[in-house]
Amino acid sequence: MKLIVDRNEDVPTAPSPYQASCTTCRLSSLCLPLALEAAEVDVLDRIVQRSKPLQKGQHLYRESEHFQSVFAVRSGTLKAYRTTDNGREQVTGFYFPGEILGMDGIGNNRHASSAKALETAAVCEIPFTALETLSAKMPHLQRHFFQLMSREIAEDQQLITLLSKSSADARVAALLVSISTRNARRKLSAIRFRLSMSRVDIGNYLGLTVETVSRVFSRMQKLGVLRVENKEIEILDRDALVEMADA
Amino acid sequence: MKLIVDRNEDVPTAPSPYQASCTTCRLSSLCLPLALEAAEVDVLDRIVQRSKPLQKGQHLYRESEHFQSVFAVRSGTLKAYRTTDNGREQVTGFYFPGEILGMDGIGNNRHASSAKALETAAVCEIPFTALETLSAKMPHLQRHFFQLMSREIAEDQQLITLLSKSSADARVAALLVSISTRNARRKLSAIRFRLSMSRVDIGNYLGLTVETVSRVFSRMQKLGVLRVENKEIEILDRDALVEMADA
DNA sequence: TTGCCTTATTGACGCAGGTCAACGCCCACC
DNA sequence: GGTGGGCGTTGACCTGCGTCAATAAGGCAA
Repeated sequence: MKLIVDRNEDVPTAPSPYQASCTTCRLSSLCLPLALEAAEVDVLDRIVQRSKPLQKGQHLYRESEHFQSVFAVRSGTLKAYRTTDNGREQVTGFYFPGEILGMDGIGNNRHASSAKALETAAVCEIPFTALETLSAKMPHLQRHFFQLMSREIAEDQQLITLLSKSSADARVAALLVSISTRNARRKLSAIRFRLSMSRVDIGNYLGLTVETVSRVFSRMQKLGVLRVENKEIEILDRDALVEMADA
Repeated sequence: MKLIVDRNEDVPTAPSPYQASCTTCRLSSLCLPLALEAAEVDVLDRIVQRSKPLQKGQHLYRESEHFQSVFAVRSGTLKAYRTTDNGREQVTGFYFPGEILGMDGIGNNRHASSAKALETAAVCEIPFTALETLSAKMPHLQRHFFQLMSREIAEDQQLITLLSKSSADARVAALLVSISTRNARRKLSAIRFRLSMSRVDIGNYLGLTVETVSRVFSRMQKLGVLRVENKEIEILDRDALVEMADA
């Protein structure tokens, strides 16, 4: 079910040992190349850097580090989080293949959050100044990147809405529906998947304690909405879940 | 204390009856022109549209309307809010003079939220396609707009962090500190100001009920941190307030 | 396999903040 | 300048989720 990362470091002709190009990437329809012509993708391809996969727990970047690049997830999952003044950790997002992270660092040239791999994960690095230069030349790319940032804003607002009033049940339901939808975009099962994040991370993201998350899972299982087996989730009644998500 | 809007509609030589230009605007150091050369500001100026002020309660745009422009606040305050599937309203932000709103609509060409004036407010309209065209030609402008969007993301994440765990006291304190800081940027008093939004709006924004907001104000007053008189706020102990904000 | 450590589940209990209700105070509009 | 309606405050009570604690279940190393 998980994407396989090409680890063959000895291919001599490839521009990078880890992935041939954006052109052949099966995620190109979700990722930055989305709105580009074939020729444009080639140009973009030349600025993208692919490096060796991150191991579980490894950081892609850390809060307040100098910002240089945004990143596209190629495989695996990452979480973004910030540390509050009083030392608490707050998960601000989970990033799946085809999604872009790091855009919160553009604002003042420092990363506003840290990003850590939740499992082995491969990413493409897109140096931002190169992206800017290219954007000025390629209106499609500029527009697309504006759109990506805008959507990040809209999604954050959705999370704000969720955190502001919704019950624990609604929060968990909304997260599951979101993961399910994003899986579908990648042609993966929308009803059966493995949660790459821990209960702690889920709770932290949703503003709940681990115990509450656990109880919600149990309750939903009892109601026949979910089947939960450790990290494996099966959605038995998606309509009910969607219903719960905005309750 | 509030900025005065020029309502003289009979000035014949001005390009718009409401404001001469970005060049003479006293907010230009906070707003879009921030990073631009004088000549560039003139070019920007030509795409900016100024129209008659909004009355209190009037909408600037509504959720899911076709997106065409972003807006800069010239005077007054606006609130942005979205309506959830179950009909609840969620305030996602307050916008003061010099701040840009509407960027959440770029993502899919529809406004992701509604914007309403909390008091008489004047705005500059910046048609987005024109801004895109200009951005491609003016690297400073492109960069600045990327930065503005990125900061919006980072601020939303800060709100997420606040809503996720903080106590009622911390939330209210954080909002007051934020308003105070933004006032200072505009060279207004950081310790004495009038809240343009109602307690309901504050509560909604912070994920609290009106009653709780009211109680927090009373408590802070009793502690000597604030002086509250209806909408007038005086911060008596800013350090204590900052302290409370991340507790 | 065994043992250790991290992660998850479940129960009992307490509390911050929500809910409901009553009341007072602006202020806008006759 | 009186009056009505919205907005804000305060009190009493209730509840959903956090806290604390005990136990179970994986996962990984040796």
